Amino acid sequence: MASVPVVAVVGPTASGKTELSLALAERLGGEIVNTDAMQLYRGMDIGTAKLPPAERRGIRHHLLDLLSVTESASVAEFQGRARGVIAALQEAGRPAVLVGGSALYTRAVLDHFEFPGTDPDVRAGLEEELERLGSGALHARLAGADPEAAARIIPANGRRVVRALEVVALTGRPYSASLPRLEYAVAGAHQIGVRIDRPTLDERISQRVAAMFDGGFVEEVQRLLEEGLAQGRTAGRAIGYREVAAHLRGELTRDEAITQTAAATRRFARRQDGWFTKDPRIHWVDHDAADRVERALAIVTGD
RNA sequence: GGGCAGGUAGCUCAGUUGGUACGAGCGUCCGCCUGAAAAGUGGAAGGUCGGCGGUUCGACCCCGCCCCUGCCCA
Repeated sequence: MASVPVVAVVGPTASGKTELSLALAERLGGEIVNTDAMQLYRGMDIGTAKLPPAERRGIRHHLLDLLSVTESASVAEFQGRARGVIAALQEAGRPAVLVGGSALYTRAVLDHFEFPGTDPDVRAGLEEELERLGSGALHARLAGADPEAAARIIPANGRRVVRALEVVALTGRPYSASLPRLEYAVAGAHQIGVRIDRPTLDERISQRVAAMFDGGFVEEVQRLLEEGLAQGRTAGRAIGYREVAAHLRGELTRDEAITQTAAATRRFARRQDGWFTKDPRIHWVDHDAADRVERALAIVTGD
């Protein structure tokens, strides 16, 4: 018996994923599961282009608004929650439609990702050392403890060096330091990629950013700053939010904040492309194809 | 019409008493990525040094003329 489909709609930001995912959920009788790291935060609505409840067409959306801006999102925790939601939906015979631009999050849910544990104290100690000694010194230590991982991690990348040392310290085993194979761990998985050319995408990004600022983005950030956004290690660094915060501090003009937000978003879109385009399992559909919903459905149900 | 400053990578600018442009930041392109991932990080491609002549063994740097930009004087 065929398993209940789990469809992930992927692609760069502003490509039109949301619209396609709604149509798919409607046609499949499924529910939406967010896979966007920043939409996990309560109050981060305008700047993350979170779909307002009124526009959700009555379709249930999972995994939105789970964290306060002072908390840190975590792929491993997200993986657990998302798999829980998907399992429950499958149990009920309802398809899950995953949407979001966080490629790592999507893969962590769909593929064979196993996250070694973490420990706040060990982590804090290593980060303090990173600050004090520099990534080169820590990398040298890693070379002694786990030569393989050290060979795969560039010394300048302090973040990865710290995590590798943490894993070795916690598990006593080497850190793999590389992504797992592109193999689904979830039954019934499919990925639909929304394809869009760069000039068009760049134009859409400009328009979206301008619309955000016209739509009260600055006020949203102002409100979140009062809730501690600047202290949020993850949320505080979100594209747009950091630029607007700088604007509110008087470091950027409003126009500079807009320009820089759009530029950062373009850069982000390029990085997203890198993840998606090299995953051969993704079935691509043009963002403006009139029959894109039918095509996507054919991929999911068809054969 | 005259004077001054400037015209060097797609953009903003460094730079050499004349000896193959050490360029930098941003952008672009390509890559890496497992508990912060809208984060973090590596690399590459880009320059007839405004144009034309001259001086010189040799000029982006010197001379002349011209073009362009900005400012000042008239």
